[in-house]
Amino acid sequence: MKGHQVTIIDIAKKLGISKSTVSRALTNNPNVNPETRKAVLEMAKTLDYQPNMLALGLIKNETRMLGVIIPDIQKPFFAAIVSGIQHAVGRMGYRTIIAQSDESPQIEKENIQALMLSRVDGFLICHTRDTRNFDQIKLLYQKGFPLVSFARICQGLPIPKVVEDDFNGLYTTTQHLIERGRKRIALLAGPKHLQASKLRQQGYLSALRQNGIGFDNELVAHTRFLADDVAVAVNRWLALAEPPDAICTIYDGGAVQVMQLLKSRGVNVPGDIAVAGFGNDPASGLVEPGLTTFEQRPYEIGQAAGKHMLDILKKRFGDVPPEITISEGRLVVRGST
Amino acid sequence: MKGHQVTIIDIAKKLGISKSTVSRALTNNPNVNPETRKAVLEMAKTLDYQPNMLALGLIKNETRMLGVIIPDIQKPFFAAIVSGIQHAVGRMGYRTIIAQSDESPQIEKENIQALMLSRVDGFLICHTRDTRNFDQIKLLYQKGFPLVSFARICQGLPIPKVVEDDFNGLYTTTQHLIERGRKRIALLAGPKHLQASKLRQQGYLSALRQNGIGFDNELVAHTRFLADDVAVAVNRWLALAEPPDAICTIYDGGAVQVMQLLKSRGVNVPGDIAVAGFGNDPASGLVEPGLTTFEQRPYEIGQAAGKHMLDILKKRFGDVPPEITISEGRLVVRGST
DNA sequence: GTGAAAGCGCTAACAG
DNA sequence: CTGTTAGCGCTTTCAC
Repeated sequence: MKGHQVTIIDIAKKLGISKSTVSRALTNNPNVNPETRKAVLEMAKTLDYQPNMLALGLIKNETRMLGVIIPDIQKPFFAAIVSGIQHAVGRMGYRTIIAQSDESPQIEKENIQALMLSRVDGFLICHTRDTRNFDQIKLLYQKGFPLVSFARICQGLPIPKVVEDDFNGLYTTTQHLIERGRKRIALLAGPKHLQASKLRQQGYLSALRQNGIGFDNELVAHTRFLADDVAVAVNRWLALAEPPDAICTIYDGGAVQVMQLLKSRGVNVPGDIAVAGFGNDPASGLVEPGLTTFEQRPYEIGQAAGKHMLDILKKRFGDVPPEITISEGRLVVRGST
Repeated sequence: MKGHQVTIIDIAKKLGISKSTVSRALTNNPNVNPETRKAVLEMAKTLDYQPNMLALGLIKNETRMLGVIIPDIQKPFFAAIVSGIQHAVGRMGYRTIIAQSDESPQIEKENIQALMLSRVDGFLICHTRDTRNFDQIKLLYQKGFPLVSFARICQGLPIPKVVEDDFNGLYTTTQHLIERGRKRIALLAGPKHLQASKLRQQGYLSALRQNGIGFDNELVAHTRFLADDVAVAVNRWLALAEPPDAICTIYDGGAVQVMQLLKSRGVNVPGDIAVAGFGNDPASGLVEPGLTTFEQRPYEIGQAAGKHMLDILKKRFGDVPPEITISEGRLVVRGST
């Protein structure tokens, strides 16, 4: 059982002084006799005094805790982001409470609610793939909570955002495939309403257009990032009269699955069909052939998000421009193309 | 800016009653007029009242926050454990504060210190690979903090522990290699002082002994789980007059590196040398040939740890047997053997 | 320099 | 059933 915790009153009693003086000594208040301070500090050490952050938080109305809302910590992408956030805000003494939504908008909502009650000092949020209703985060905004949105961002709110290099990523990758002589390039996209998916698709379309390649609606498939969706898409494409000679995807996980499916069908990669991904997940370097992919640096995304949060926290009463930070990437060419 | 937060006093004033009554109404205390309660609840909703957990925590001396100390959230193993913990304790309304030590005993110590100040209700701890001094966690124990140790456990403290199937894992794997006709089986181990590494090595030795295979000290290499250590070990083994015909490792990451090194040297896997891992990390299914490995279920380890924590938290004044839970595993045979 | 008192938001006796 | 009082641990006026 957690026994009685040492308080400033204990120190005060032992020293025969008032708790105010102890408080002053402990908080480096100048109005305190050096001798007294010395005695207090010593006694604090002797008694192993630990300040009670709850009491402090109650007074200052802050917890030095930040809420981090993510879909799934087991995805390397989010794990790296979390790591970046922690390292960025940890320097300033902020702790992070991680809450996973498991891609459920409902759980996301509950998590935000719960962390709001816990009085976190701010939120760093990445929405689920299915979040369409942003009332919850708008409520946070109205209440004045410091907010940063990343990866799957909430538009229309004047808050800092950090996103991946969506448009450029697919533009560059598609361009690369075209340079490799591919003519019928399929796209494995994400949910239609997701901004990141939209932008990546635009990058893909833009590259096609610039190279005078006609757009074939048959060659675009929307997924919810689920394995089943990928299988359906690949089957459909392979059954086409004129199947694709390349498949680019907006996420590495999908690309890896595509490669496995093609392999099991006896389709040669990249001989028959080239495959490209997005993200440079750890998996992309392990599969064979290695996956050509547009590298993202999720750790840096996390750091950028963390820094934005610190900015807001610092100048609480100042203006923080709701700038959107795009984390640059680069094409990593491997055997799959 | 976060404006004035609504308190029970605001509700009380609006309704012209005392704050005690409001408190009672809100906490489902039976001693309150149903009509009054209704009015309070309505007003609370109207004003969008949010209870202040800090004030509550101050009184009850609890935060419903748990500290989770891990080396690195970017390792799939730890990410899965964290996920398991969160899902287990989340049901009971506990939140988790994740702190990464980055494998630094010093940072581990600081993290524990910081979370202690934040008054978390308990700790779930996995030490760094280099932690040898357990004073910090012993101090926590003395102070009466609910404690659960997992994966890299702290021995000698009567607290619940959850570990992987260390001995069996390497015993089974080694046995499997012997059945495949391998005679000179090398072992890529971890730091000598790590209990998990010791047990796995014992499993390896036990299998050799039972099959009448002599132990060759040359064939055992200790690493700090670093890539450089692995390279040194592999080089040494390949330079041997009689090189190994199999390499088993106590962690998948090492096995994957071994495979890559062997491949780059033109050594055939499993033709010349078979390779086996431990953990069944996502990577083990992606490399080629697929890595034979002893599956662990880190998510379940996390769940078990979380449940132990809830047990302690529940019967704070009762006895919680410091049982050690071994999360069972099984051999997953793939192409590498 | 130091002590007494008020108060952060809330619950929990204690009186009615 | 409800209001008053005290107090969780601490900081911060306000006196002296």
